[in-house]
Amino acid sequence: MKESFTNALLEWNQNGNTRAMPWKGEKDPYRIWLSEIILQQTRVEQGWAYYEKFILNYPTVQSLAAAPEEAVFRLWQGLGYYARCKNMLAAARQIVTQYHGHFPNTYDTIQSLKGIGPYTAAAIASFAFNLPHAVLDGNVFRVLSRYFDIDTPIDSTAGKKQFAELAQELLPHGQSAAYNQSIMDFGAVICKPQQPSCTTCPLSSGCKALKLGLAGLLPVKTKKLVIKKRYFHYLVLRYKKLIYIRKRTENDIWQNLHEFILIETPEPVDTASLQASAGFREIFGDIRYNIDGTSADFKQQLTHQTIHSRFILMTAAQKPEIQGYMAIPEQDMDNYAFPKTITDFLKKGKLSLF
DNA sequence: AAAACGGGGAC
DNA sequence: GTCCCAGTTTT
Repeated sequence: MKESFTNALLEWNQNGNTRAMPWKGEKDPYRIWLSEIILQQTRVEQGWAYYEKFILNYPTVQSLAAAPEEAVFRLWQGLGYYARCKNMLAAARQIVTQYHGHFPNTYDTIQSLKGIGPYTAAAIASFAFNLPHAVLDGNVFRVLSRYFDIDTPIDSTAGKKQFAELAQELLPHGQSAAYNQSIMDFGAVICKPQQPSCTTCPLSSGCKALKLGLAGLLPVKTKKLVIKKRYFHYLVLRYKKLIYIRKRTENDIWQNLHEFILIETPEPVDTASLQASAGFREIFGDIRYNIDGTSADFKQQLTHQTIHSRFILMTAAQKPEIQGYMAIPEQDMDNYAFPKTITDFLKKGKLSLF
């Protein structure tokens, strides 16, 4: 059964798999690594253009390692999970200084790099060096859970162990690169999360879930998601052609991205109440300002929180000092990375101030 | 073991 | 709204 699974999969890859992507078949470990970091928890279509941009701007690990952090973040802007960007740059510098620019070529040394876990290490080890390590990503969990009818929750420790062992057993000798690519393509193109193509699936004859009518119920996940609401009030303060921003450094969303002067409240409040609040007075003290307008509500849905943001446009008569914020020329905004909700405001605010 | 971490597309 | 995507790190 295991052998027929692998054989059928490789057969489909040879004769039925037409999926094309810029990094497919790539042998340069740097490019493979770059694609894998970009694609962590990210759909191929979403990451595609970012991969092209990074290859164009940073064609080698040396060029990436030498890049200023802010420039790399600016290129990553909009892709999400920004710790990946920070870790990617750290790993590039690690490769240059510690490995003299040669990408590590064993599973363990690859995984020791920042931002590389079991999945990414297996992907690089197999694609670049054809080492015998089976990848275990969302596609693999789904395909194996269905084909072998396994209902162990994939977000449990036991599930991860069970699927990892099975995946490794299925790996054909000497063909880890082709096999890993095949199973992920198969999961993305045929054995999809919703409406899998079971009627035309080349592996349908051996699929236990299909036989039992359970394909729609697998894989099993247990964790429940709690979404909390947050209300951000961004004070877009300007003095002449200067504008006040800071880098987010707290243990929170959007770490290392920039933002305007922020007051967060647990509930929505109007501008007048905000001005009267202790948080506002603490920031502004006796600074004299004018309020030029307030934006509409910008809503951003993240995985585990809903952010409501409003932008309050302000100008100061004298140059203010705002604790923790820096005044930068407006035209330098392009050099900094901002969260999506702020780039949306800058683009669609229709306030004609920028 | 559980929580945190973005943004987007499909339904 | 819900699910989930070529997952990893922190708590």
